[in-house]
Amino acid sequence: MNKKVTAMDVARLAGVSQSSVSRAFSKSASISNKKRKMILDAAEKLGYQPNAIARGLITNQSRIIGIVMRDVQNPFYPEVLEKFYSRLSEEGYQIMFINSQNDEVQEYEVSQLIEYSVEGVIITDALLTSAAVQKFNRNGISVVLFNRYISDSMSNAVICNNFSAGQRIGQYLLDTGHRQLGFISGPSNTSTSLERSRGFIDTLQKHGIESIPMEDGGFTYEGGFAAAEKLMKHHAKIDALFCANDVMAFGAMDYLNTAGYRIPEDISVIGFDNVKMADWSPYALTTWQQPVDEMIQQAVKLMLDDINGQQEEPEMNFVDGCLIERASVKNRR
Amino acid sequence: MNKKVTAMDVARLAGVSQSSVSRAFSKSASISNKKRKMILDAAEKLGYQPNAIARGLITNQSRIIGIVMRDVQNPFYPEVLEKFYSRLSEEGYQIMFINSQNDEVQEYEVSQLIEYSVEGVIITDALLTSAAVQKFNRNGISVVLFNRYISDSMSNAVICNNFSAGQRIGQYLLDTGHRQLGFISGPSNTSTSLERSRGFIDTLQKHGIESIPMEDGGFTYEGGFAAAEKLMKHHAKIDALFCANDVMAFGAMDYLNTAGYRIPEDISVIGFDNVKMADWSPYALTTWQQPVDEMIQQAVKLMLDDINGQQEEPEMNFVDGCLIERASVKNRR
DNA sequence: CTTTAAAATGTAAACGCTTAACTCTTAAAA
DNA sequence: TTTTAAGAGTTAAGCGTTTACATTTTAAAG
Repeated sequence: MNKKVTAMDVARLAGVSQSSVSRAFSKSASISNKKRKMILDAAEKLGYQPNAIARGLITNQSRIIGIVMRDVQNPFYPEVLEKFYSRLSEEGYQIMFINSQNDEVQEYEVSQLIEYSVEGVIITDALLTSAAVQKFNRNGISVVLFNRYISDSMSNAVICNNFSAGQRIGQYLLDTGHRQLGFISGPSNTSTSLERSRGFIDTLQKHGIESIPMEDGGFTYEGGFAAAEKLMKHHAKIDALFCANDVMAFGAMDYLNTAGYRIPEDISVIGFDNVKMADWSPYALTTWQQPVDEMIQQAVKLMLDDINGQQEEPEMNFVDGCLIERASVKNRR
Repeated sequence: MNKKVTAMDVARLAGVSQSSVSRAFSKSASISNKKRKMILDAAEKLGYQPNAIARGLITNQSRIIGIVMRDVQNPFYPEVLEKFYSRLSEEGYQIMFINSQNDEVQEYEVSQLIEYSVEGVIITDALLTSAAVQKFNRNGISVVLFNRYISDSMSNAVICNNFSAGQRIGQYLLDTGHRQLGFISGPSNTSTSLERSRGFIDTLQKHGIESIPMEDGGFTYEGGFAAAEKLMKHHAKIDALFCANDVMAFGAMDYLNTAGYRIPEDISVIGFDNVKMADWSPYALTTWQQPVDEMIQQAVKLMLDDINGQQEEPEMNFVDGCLIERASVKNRR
C-alpha cells in the first residue's frame, strides 16, 4: 500500500502553497493559467487525485446519493438502477447502493446512509416508515420515493399513475370483449399493487362486474405461477388475467401454458412494467409501459432541487405511461 | 436542513470530553460501562450518528468497496450484485456502485473510485486496462476480478474454470450423440467467452470435429437471436448449439422456435450461467451453473485478505461448477 | 494507610481538504 | 508620478473524527 499523495506533496513539487493546489483543481477559483498548468503538471506527475473524503468533510457535501432497492432480480429494477446511475453520474454524484433485505428499510440501513452523509436517498421498491423519513429529515437528507408513496407523505415522490393505469387496463380488457376477469396482485403493503388493483376494480364495477377473483403473487415469477394456478382451479371460466407486474405475468403464462390453456385464445394476459422480456417471443406480453426515463428525470430533478434548497414543499409527481399491445390479449368481439 | 449533531454536542450534553464520546462508540476502547451508557443515552437523545466521512479521513479507512458492473440487464449480474452486497454488508462495508458504460472501465471511473478512497474494487463484467490496475495499485486499492482475468495479471481474480467447462459441455454434447455443433460466442475481448470456446473446440477437435460454425452474439438476447439466425442460414444441419451465456441462448431458442425448429428434437441448445429464467418452462435450458455463492465467498475473502495485508502475492482462484440438465438437449443415441 | 499498577478520562494533534482574510503584485486611472 | 483597485498567492482556521500522550481516578496489594 503506497502512501497517498496529497495536495501538500503537489504543492512542494510545484513550489506553491497547498491552497493554490486546491485552487488549481477548482473551476471557479482565481488563479493564473500559468500557475494552474504548472500545478496540474506536477499533480499528473505524482498521480495526485483530490481526496473526496476530505473535501466532503470541509464542504459538508459528500456528493453521494443513496439508492435503496429491494428486488434487484426483478428485471425492472436493474433498468431503473442503470438509468439513475447514468443521470446522477452526469450531475457528478456517486451512488451508494443499498440492497434492502426486508420489505421495510431497516433502521441500520438508514443509519448507514446517514453516517456516510449522503446528500439524498432514492427509495425504489422498499417501504419507508415515517420514523425513517423523520430521521432523514433531521439529518438534512433529501428523500425521493420512486414509485412509492406513504400516507403521511412529507417526502418527494414520482409515481406512475397506477390508479388510472389500472382503470385503463380494465377498460381495455372490457373493450376487447372480456367478461371474466382475474387479478394477480403484488404484496398488499405496496402502494403500486394497491392502486393498480383499485383502478382496475373501479372500472370493472362501473360496468357491473362485481366478482373479481384475486390472488397475491408477491411480485415474483413463482408467485405469479402459483397464483394463476389457484385462480384457474377455482374459476375455470376466467378469460383475462391482469397481473400487477410483468414477472408475475410470465409466471402466470407459464402456468397457463403447461396447464393446457392457450394464450390468448383461451385466456388473455396483461402485465405491467414493460420489461425487456415482455417483448420476447414466448411471451409477447401486452403490458403497461411506465415512462421510466421521464420518471427518473423527474426524480433526479426533485432530488437536486431539494438538495440545493430550491424547494419549499415536498412534491408528488404523477406520470401516465401507456399500453403496449402485443399478442397476449385477444379481441373477443 | 437541520444542523448535524456532532460528537461535541453529545459530549456537552453528557458532560464529558469529546474523545470519550468517540470511545463510547468504539468496541475496543477502554471506557467504564457507566459512562458509556450515559454517553449512548445522550447520543440517542440527540439522534447522534458518528460521521463516517470524518472517521474515514483520520483512520484512512473509508470502509467502502467499489463494484464495477457493466451489463446490469443480464440477469446474472443483479444476482451477483445482490450477493456481493450481502457479504460485504456483513463485513461492515458499503458499496459504491459503478455502472461502467464501456467495455473497458474508463479513466474517469477509476478516478472517481480513487477520489472516494475506496478500500477495494471488484470488477465484474468490465475490462480493466493494466494502466488502470497500476493506478489502483499506486493508490493502495485492492482489486479483485470476478470472472475476468487479464494477462499481465497483477490482480486477484476468482474465475469459473471456463476452459474445462467448455470441454465438458463439448463432451456432453458428443456423448449425447451430436455431431454438427455450433457456437455462439460473447465479445471476443472477454476471457470468459474465449475460454469457453477454447475448451469447447478443444474437445471437439480431439474427436475429429474440425469445422465448428461460430457467430458472435455479444452476450445479449438480440445478439443471440441474430447469431442463431445467421448460423442456421449457413449451416442448416447443425444439431446442437452451445451459447456462451444464457441470455444469448434464450435469444437463439426464440429464433429457432419462430423459424420452425423444434428444441430439442431438431436441435439441442445449451447455455451458460444458470440464470433463474433458465428454469422457466418456455426455455427449460440445460446450462452450466457457475458456483456463484462460492465464487463470491472467495472474492470477498481475497479482497479482505488483501486489504488487511494478509496477502503477499495476487491469487487466482478457479472454481468448477456443474452442468444442470433440463429439457433443451436431446439424447440422440 | 500507603504504594503501585491499571483503568478511565481528558488534552491536543493530526487526517487532507476548502475558503475567508490577508498580503503582495501589477496595471489602470487620476 | 501617485492613488486605487483588481488579481494572484499565502496563511491559517476549521470540518468531525481517532488516538498518542498526559493526567486523574480506581482498585489491588503491601
